[in-house]
Amino acid sequence: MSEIPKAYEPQSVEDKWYDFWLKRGCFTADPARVSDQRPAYSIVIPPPNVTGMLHMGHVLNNTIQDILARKARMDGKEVLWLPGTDHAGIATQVQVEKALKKEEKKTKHDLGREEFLKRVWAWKEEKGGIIINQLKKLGCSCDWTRERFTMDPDYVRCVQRVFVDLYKKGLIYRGKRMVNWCPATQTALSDEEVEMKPQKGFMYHFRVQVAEKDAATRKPALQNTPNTDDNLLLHMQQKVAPVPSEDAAEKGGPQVDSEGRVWLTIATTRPETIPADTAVAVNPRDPRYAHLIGKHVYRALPLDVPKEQRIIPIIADEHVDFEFGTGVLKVTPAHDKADFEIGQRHKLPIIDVLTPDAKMTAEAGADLVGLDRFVARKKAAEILEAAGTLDKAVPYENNVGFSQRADVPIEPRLSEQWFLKYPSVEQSKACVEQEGSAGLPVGSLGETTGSSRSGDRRSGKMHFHPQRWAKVYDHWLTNIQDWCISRQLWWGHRIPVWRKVGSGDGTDMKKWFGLIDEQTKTRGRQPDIWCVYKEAPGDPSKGFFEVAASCPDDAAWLEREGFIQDPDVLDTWFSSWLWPFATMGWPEQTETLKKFYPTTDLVTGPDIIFFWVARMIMAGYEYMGELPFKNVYFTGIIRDKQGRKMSKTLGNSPDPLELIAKYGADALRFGTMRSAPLGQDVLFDEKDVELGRNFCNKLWNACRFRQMQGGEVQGEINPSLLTSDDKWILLKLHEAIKEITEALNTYNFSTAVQALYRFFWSEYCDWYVEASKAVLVKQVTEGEKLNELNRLNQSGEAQTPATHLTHLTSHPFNDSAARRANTLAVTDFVLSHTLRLFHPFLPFITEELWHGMGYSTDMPDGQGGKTIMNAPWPKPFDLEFRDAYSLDECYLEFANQKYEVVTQGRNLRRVGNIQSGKK
RNA sequence: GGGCGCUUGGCGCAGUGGUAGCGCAGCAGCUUUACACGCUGUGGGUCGGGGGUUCGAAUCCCUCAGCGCCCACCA
Repeated sequence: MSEIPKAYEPQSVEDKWYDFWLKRGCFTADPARVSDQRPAYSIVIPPPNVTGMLHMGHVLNNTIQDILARKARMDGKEVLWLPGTDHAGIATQVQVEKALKKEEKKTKHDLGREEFLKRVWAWKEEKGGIIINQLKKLGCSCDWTRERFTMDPDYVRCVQRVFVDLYKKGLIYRGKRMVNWCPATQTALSDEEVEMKPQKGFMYHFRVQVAEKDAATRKPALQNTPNTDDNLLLHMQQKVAPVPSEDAAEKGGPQVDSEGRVWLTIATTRPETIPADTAVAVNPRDPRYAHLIGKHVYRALPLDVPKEQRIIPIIADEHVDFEFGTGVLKVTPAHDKADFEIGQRHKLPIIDVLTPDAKMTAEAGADLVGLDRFVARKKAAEILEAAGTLDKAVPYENNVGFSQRADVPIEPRLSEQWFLKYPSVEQSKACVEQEGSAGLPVGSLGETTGSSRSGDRRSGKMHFHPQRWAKVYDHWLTNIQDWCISRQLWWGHRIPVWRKVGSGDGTDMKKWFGLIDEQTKTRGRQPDIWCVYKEAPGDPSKGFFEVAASCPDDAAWLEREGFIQDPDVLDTWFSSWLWPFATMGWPEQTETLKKFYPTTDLVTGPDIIFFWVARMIMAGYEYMGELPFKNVYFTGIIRDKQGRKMSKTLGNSPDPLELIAKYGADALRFGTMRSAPLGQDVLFDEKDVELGRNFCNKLWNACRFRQMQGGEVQGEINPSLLTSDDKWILLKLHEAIKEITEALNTYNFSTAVQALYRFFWSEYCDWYVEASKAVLVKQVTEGEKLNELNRLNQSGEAQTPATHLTHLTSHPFNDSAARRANTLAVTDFVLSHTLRLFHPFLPFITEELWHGMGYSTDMPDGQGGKTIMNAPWPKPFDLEFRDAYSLDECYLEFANQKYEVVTQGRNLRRVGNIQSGKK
């Protein structure tokens, strides 16, 4: 290493070392090596979308995981970092559909299901490796021999087994419900996939005429209140005021025109759904309208239907807020969740006026049919206006649910879907440590040695970092709703359910149930096939058989016998929620599972706490009987420097690979970590990466300086030859080790990075290296020394910074060869420790320097390794000088006086005279 | 409507009871023999407002304001 370049050139070494690690199997985990002396450490990667590209969020997330994994290896643990990718149902299917349209001007329907799926697989084969390679460029030390994909054949079996099991337990059921429908992708979505966004629109006030002639007569309020349980319950839940405020009572109310007709004014943002209204609702305790309850109105649209056929009732429902709008609500059971429930309560008919792609149906009338919902909205308002029943349209902003994936407003839509009643909810809720609750990982001894890191065994609790997310998690679990798990897509895990029409009382019954029994017996497996008979309403003898089966063999005979498989696929998260154990060989009790489950840490973003984290915990309990991980670290969301979310459309998302090419992977890692405080959002700035590069260069040159001093690696430090400089830097190193170790054990990554930076740059480079030049570089005569001292004393420059120490050399041993060797020994000691402290953060440069410096041989602390990956994590050390020099009295000696180095301000502060010993 | 977070020099952030810090940017210098991806020096902040606890508050408590995020069926 005699002619090392002046600047660090990451491009020339990164691939070399990554190959080196791979060839040596440094990342490979072996359950057989796990023992009491070598405990297991495991982490499963949040699987990125298989066809996705690496973005800054991945960089942050995976750098943290890599730091944890590398640190655990250096701690002597058997580490499994299990990688893989997710099939990402909607995202991938949409991508392929787009490409198909662009390149061949075809839709998926032109190809058919089978052919389309072939295309998606081809797409996956082509693009699937990209993100994996990007992770390798970043230096991720995943065990690539265990890479998994959520649609691997084994994984498919897991998903189906779980489905059948939950089906058997009655937790999975099929139901006709209001779901979130995405008109763009034409599939149902779960509640979590809907994002509320404020939308500008209009509040249309329109009038409807009351059909009854005696409507003008008022009756006292309250008497007509249907005293149903539902209403009472609603009343209690919503804490509705018993009577409207005077303000509300004054306003609005029915209007009587000159001809004696009575009109109600209704406020709505969606006039296009008027043809689907099947009632008008008022609050039962609203005196303005009480006398009208039970009467009827003529629905305003469609106009081409005779008035008499548009009669709908005026009903009373507690859901109506009399303070809002006019206090009259149009009830559209087919197109609004709340209205649907009102409809159920009052047994209202349902009229659907929207097609799956959100265009108006014939039911909406000749004027609207075929129009897109937003076009129809305007048109409906125009029709009302022309008819003279539109009072006003006032600009209005309200929250509208958007499909997260397709970014279009969702439609509440009645459809038949599969739902899951979540399993193991109570256990999952109880296992996460809440803030302020008992059993915090601080022992009575006041020790914090890694206790939060390893999880608190006594309470069997899981820890969230930062802990405040536990509250969010708890709140969601408390108000948990059944999960809509079916998707009307083609790419994904097809629902393993087959159906066949049959009779429930005769031969069919015997035949199918018998056959299934036989299948179960002959194959001697757990009942992973389950059959139910569902009666047709009103006729128990007519219905259908529904079989849930997870074995591929079953699919074959079921289809031979004329059973038809459900066309839908499962929500992507229905496969990812099994990730921690499905990737380890479940349901087989593999060695991997035995040794590495539950995993130690999970690193992910808080945006998928419901999608993924909570569900994994529930699946973990249900199928492993244990929590899937002991700690969850939530990263911040990466934003640009203006605080905006990174997005493709804004074009503010830098390509990590370009940054790596420009600055090096270590620089990117370091810059990202340095700007990512605990659980706070991260404002990304390329300057941070530049800083990372500068830091690597500094490290490079510090080692280069040591190289230029020549000589072999110095193994032994002679305590009796230590100068105050030596003692000072050794103590600072000792402190830094403690601080960094503690910070990493408590997931305070930014604290660790800060400490590394401060120790290495401000303390080691700025002070120790400069001071050591006095011994290593400069040979100064006594006369020169005196002259310099006099000059300094006269000029008042006593508070002189580091570099000038070079000229002074007040050390007593500066001309001694032994002293010089000892300084080199201290330098080697500090550098070899520093490289190891840096390795989790900067894997490439530290490996390069570890070899270049010759530290691959045994180090003074008696431990080493051929790769820095196997070198032990530095421990606070104990040298003789510590008895003589406590931290309090460790100063730099300079010009016969003692100086305390205030490293953060880089100032010298004179604290005493050496000879007098006074402070 | 509920919950959470943030507010410290021009910008981005550390700092949880005891004399305001880091990085970037600025300014003035430096061909000092590891590093200009560097070195030295330097300017710049009444720590969002108000009140309280305390010998002492950026730090604890209360309150107000602004910004952001999450959850929630007000048409």
